[in-house]
Amino acid sequence: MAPDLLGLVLEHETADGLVAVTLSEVEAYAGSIDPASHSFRGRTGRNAVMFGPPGHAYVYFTYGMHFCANVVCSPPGVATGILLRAGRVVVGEELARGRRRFDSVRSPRDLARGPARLCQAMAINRSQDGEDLLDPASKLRLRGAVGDERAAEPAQIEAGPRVGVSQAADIPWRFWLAGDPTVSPYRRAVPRRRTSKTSVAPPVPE
DNA sequence: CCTGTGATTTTCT
DNA sequence: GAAAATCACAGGC
Repeated sequence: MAPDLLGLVLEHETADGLVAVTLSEVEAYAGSIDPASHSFRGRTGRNAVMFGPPGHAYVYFTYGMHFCANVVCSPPGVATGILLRAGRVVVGEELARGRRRFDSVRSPRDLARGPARLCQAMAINRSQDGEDLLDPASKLRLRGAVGDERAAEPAQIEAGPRVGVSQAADIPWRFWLAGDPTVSPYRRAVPRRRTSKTSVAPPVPE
Protein backbone atom coordinates (compact mmCIF):
# COMPACT_ATOMS: atom_id res chain seq x y z
CA MET A 1 0.00 0.00 0.00
CA ALA A 2 1.70 3.18 1.14
CA PRO A 3 5.24 1.77 0.93
CA ASP A 4 4.58 0.70 -2.65
CA LEU A 5 4.81 4.34 -3.67
CA LEU A 6 8.41 4.60 -2.52
CA GLY A 7 10.81 4.70 -5.43
CA LEU A 8 8.13 5.64 -7.94
CA VAL A 9 8.64 8.74 -10.07
CA LEU A 10 6.27 11.71 -9.89
CA GLU A 11 6.35 13.98 -12.94
CA HIS A 12 4.83 17.40 -13.51
CA GLU A 13 4.88 18.89 -16.97
CA THR A 14 4.26 22.64 -17.16
CA ALA A 15 4.85 25.38 -19.71
CA ASP A 16 8.25 25.87 -18.09
CA GLY A 17 9.33 22.29 -18.55
CA LEU A 18 9.38 19.00 -16.73
CA VAL A 19 10.27 18.29 -13.12
CA ALA A 20 10.41 14.71 -11.83
CA VAL A 21 11.17 13.32 -8.40
CA THR A 22 11.74 9.85 -7.01
CA LEU A 23 9.54 9.46 -3.94
CA SER A 24 11.57 8.78 -0.82
CA GLU A 25 9.05 9.36 1.99
CA VAL A 26 5.27 8.95 2.35
CA GLU A 27 2.63 8.92 5.11
CA ALA A 28 -0.70 7.09 5.24
CA TYR A 29 -4.00 8.64 6.38
CA ALA A 30 -6.83 6.21 6.99
CA GLY A 31 -10.06 8.09 6.54
CA SER A 32 -12.83 7.41 9.01
CA ILE A 33 -10.73 5.42 11.50
CA ASP A 34 -7.88 7.93 11.71
CA PRO A 35 -8.41 11.09 13.77
CA ALA A 36 -5.44 12.72 12.02
CA SER A 37 -7.03 12.37 8.59
CA HIS A 38 -8.82 15.27 6.94
CA SER A 39 -11.61 12.84 6.07
CA PHE A 40 -12.12 11.63 9.65
CA ARG A 41 -15.21 13.81 10.15
CA GLY A 42 -16.71 13.07 6.78
CA ARG A 43 -16.84 14.67 3.39
CA THR A 44 -16.32 18.40 3.01
CA GLY A 45 -15.62 20.70 0.12
CA ARG A 46 -11.91 20.45 0.65
CA ASN A 47 -11.50 16.69 0.96
CA ALA A 48 -14.10 15.60 -1.62
CA VAL A 49 -11.46 14.11 -3.92
CA MET A 50 -10.42 11.62 -1.23
CA PHE A 51 -13.87 10.06 -1.44
CA GLY A 52 -13.48 9.49 -5.16
CA PRO A 53 -11.60 6.84 -7.16
CA PRO A 54 -8.00 5.88 -6.33
CA GLY A 55 -4.96 7.20 -8.11
CA HIS A 56 -6.09 10.82 -8.08
CA ALA A 57 -4.31 13.74 -6.43
CA TYR A 58 -5.71 15.30 -3.26
CA VAL A 59 -4.01 18.68 -2.83
CA TYR A 60 -4.76 20.88 0.18
CA PHE A 61 -3.65 24.25 1.47
CA THR A 62 -2.50 24.61 5.06
CA TYR A 63 -0.76 26.86 7.57
CA GLY A 64 -1.75 29.87 5.50
CA MET A 65 1.00 29.35 2.95
CA HIS A 66 1.70 25.73 2.04
CA PHE A 67 0.33 23.09 -0.29
CA CYS A 68 0.64 19.36 0.32
CA ALA A 69 -0.18 16.51 -2.09
CA ASN A 70 -1.69 13.08 -1.50
CA VAL A 71 -2.48 10.07 -3.64
CA VAL A 72 -6.01 8.73 -3.08
CA CYS A 73 -5.61 5.05 -2.31
CA SER A 74 -9.04 3.50 -1.77
CA PRO A 75 -12.22 2.72 -3.69
CA PRO A 76 -14.89 5.42 -4.10
CA GLY A 77 -16.65 6.08 -0.82
CA VAL A 78 -13.65 5.15 1.32
CA ALA A 79 -11.38 8.11 1.97
CA THR A 80 -7.73 7.26 2.45
CA GLY A 81 -4.79 9.26 1.23
CA ILE A 82 -1.04 8.90 1.07
CA LEU A 83 0.80 12.13 1.75
CA LEU A 84 3.87 12.64 -0.45
CA ARG A 85 6.38 13.85 2.11
CA ALA A 86 9.66 13.98 0.21
CA GLY A 87 11.50 13.09 -2.95
CA ARG A 88 14.74 13.43 -4.83
CA VAL A 89 14.67 15.65 -7.91
CA VAL A 90 15.86 13.65 -10.91
CA VAL A 91 14.71 15.89 -13.77
CA GLY A 92 14.53 19.68 -13.94
CA GLU A 93 16.69 20.56 -10.98
CA GLU A 94 17.32 24.11 -12.16
CA LEU A 95 13.61 24.71 -12.72
CA ALA A 96 12.77 23.31 -9.29
CA ARG A 97 15.37 25.49 -7.64
CA GLY A 98 13.95 28.59 -9.29
CA ARG A 99 10.50 27.83 -7.92
CA ARG A 100 11.58 27.72 -4.30
CA ARG A 101 10.56 30.92 -2.58
CA PHE A 102 13.61 31.13 -0.38
CA ASP A 103 17.11 31.21 -1.75
CA SER A 104 18.42 29.31 1.24
CA VAL A 105 18.29 26.00 -0.60
CA ARG A 106 21.87 24.95 -0.18
CA SER A 107 21.92 21.51 -1.72
CA PRO A 108 19.84 19.56 -4.24
CA ARG A 109 18.64 17.25 -1.49
CA ASP A 110 16.61 20.05 0.11
CA LEU A 111 14.62 20.85 -3.05
CA ALA A 112 11.79 18.42 -2.28
CA ARG A 113 12.60 17.48 1.31
CA GLY A 114 9.24 17.92 3.03
CA PRO A 115 5.64 17.86 1.72
CA ALA A 116 5.30 21.61 1.19
CA ARG A 117 8.75 21.90 -0.37
CA LEU A 118 7.94 19.05 -2.73
CA CYS A 119 4.82 20.85 -3.95
CA GLN A 120 6.72 24.11 -4.28
CA ALA A 121 9.50 22.53 -6.32
CA MET A 122 6.96 20.83 -8.57
CA ALA A 123 4.56 23.80 -8.84
CA ILE A 124 1.65 21.83 -7.38
CA ASN A 125 -1.34 23.75 -6.05
CA ARG A 126 -5.12 23.46 -5.74
CA SER A 127 -5.49 23.47 -9.52
CA GLN A 128 -3.99 19.97 -9.53
CA ASP A 129 -6.58 18.77 -6.97
CA GLY A 130 -8.38 15.76 -8.44
CA GLU A 131 -5.96 15.14 -11.30
CA ASP A 132 -5.62 11.49 -12.37
CA LEU A 133 -2.05 10.52 -11.54
CA LEU A 134 -2.30 7.20 -13.33
CA ASP A 135 -3.31 8.70 -16.69
CA PRO A 136 -0.19 9.19 -18.82
CA ALA A 137 -1.96 12.13 -20.49
CA SER A 138 -2.12 14.06 -17.20
CA LYS A 139 0.34 16.88 -16.64
CA LEU A 140 0.89 15.55 -13.13
CA ARG A 141 1.37 11.79 -13.12
CA LEU A 142 3.05 8.85 -11.44
CA ARG A 143 5.37 6.78 -13.59
CA GLY A 144 5.15 3.09 -12.86
CA ALA A 145 1.65 2.38 -11.59
CA VAL A 146 1.18 0.95 -8.13
CA GLY A 147 1.21 -2.81 -8.45
CA ASP A 148 3.76 -2.87 -11.23
CA GLU A 149 7.16 -4.29 -10.59
CA ARG A 150 8.36 -3.28 -7.15
CA ALA A 151 10.06 0.08 -7.21
CA ALA A 152 11.81 -0.31 -3.87
CA GLU A 153 12.96 -3.48 -2.14
CA PRO A 154 11.13 -4.06 1.16
CA ALA A 155 14.46 -4.32 2.92
CA GLN A 156 15.14 -0.68 2.05
CA ILE A 157 11.96 0.54 3.67
CA GLU A 158 11.68 1.77 7.23
CA ALA A 159 8.59 2.90 9.16
CA GLY A 160 7.95 5.26 12.05
CA PRO A 161 5.54 7.79 13.56
CA ARG A 162 4.01 10.48 11.38
CA VAL A 163 5.35 14.01 11.42
CA GLY A 164 3.53 17.05 12.72
CA VAL A 165 0.20 15.44 13.53
CA SER A 166 -1.41 16.14 16.89
CA GLN A 167 -3.82 13.19 16.84
CA ALA A 168 -2.75 9.53 16.80
CA ALA A 169 0.82 10.76 16.66
CA ASP A 170 2.41 7.46 17.61
CA ILE A 171 0.96 5.24 14.91
CA PRO A 172 3.86 4.22 12.62
CA TRP A 173 2.29 5.12 9.29
CA ARG A 174 5.22 6.99 7.84
CA PHE A 175 7.46 5.10 5.44
CA TRP A 176 10.76 6.03 3.87
CA LEU A 177 13.76 4.68 1.99
CA ALA A 178 16.40 3.74 4.52
CA GLY A 179 19.42 5.99 4.38
CA ASP A 180 18.05 8.33 1.72
CA PRO A 181 19.31 11.86 2.48
CA THR A 182 16.17 13.49 1.05
CA VAL A 183 13.97 12.05 3.83
CA SER A 184 12.75 14.88 6.02
CA PRO A 185 13.86 15.12 9.65
CA TYR A 186 11.28 13.90 12.17
CA ARG A 187 9.59 16.56 14.27
CA ARG A 188 6.84 15.82 16.71
CA ALA A 189 3.79 18.09 16.67
CA VAL A 190 4.07 20.88 19.24
CA PRO A 191 0.94 22.42 20.76
CA ARG A 192 0.45 25.79 19.08
CA ARG A 193 0.38 28.74 21.37
CA ARG A 194 -1.97 31.50 20.43
CA THR A 195 -0.43 34.17 18.23
CA SER A 196 0.83 36.71 20.71
CA LYS A 197 -1.58 39.42 19.50
CA THR A 198 -4.91 38.41 21.00
CA SER A 199 -3.56 37.15 24.25
CA VAL A 200 -6.33 35.39 26.07
CA ALA A 201 -4.54 34.93 29.34
CA PRO A 202 -5.10 38.04 31.49
CA PRO A 203 -2.42 38.80 34.04
CA VAL A 204 -2.96 36.79 37.15
CA PRO A 205 -3.08 39.02 40.24
CA GLU A 206 -0.78 37.70 42.89
C1' DC B 1 22.35 17.66 16.16
C1' DC B 2 18.18 19.62 18.78
C1' DT B 3 14.41 23.04 20.58
C1' DG B 4 11.19 26.99 20.25
C1' DT B 5 8.61 30.39 17.66
C1' DG B 6 6.59 33.70 14.00
C1' DA B 7 4.45 33.81 9.51
C1' DT B 8 -0.13 33.66 7.15
C1' DT B 9 -5.02 32.21 5.43
C1' DT B 10 -8.14 28.43 4.37
C1' DT B 11 -11.26 25.53 6.38
C1' DC B 12 -14.36 23.83 9.60
C1' DT B 13 -16.68 24.13 14.36
C1' DG C 1 -12.74 32.20 16.15
C1' DA C 2 -9.11 28.66 16.40
C1' DA C 3 -6.58 25.04 14.52
C1' DA C 4 -3.76 23.44 11.04
C1' DA C 5 -0.60 16.50 7.63
C1' DT C 6 4.76 23.26 7.53
C1' DC C 7 8.83 26.06 6.87
C1' DA C 8 12.72 29.03 7.94
C1' DC C 9 15.38 30.92 11.26
C1' DA C 10 17.68 31.75 15.79
C1' DG C 11 20.04 29.94 19.48
C1' DG C 12 21.91 26.08 22.54
C1' DC C 13 24.56 21.84 22.72
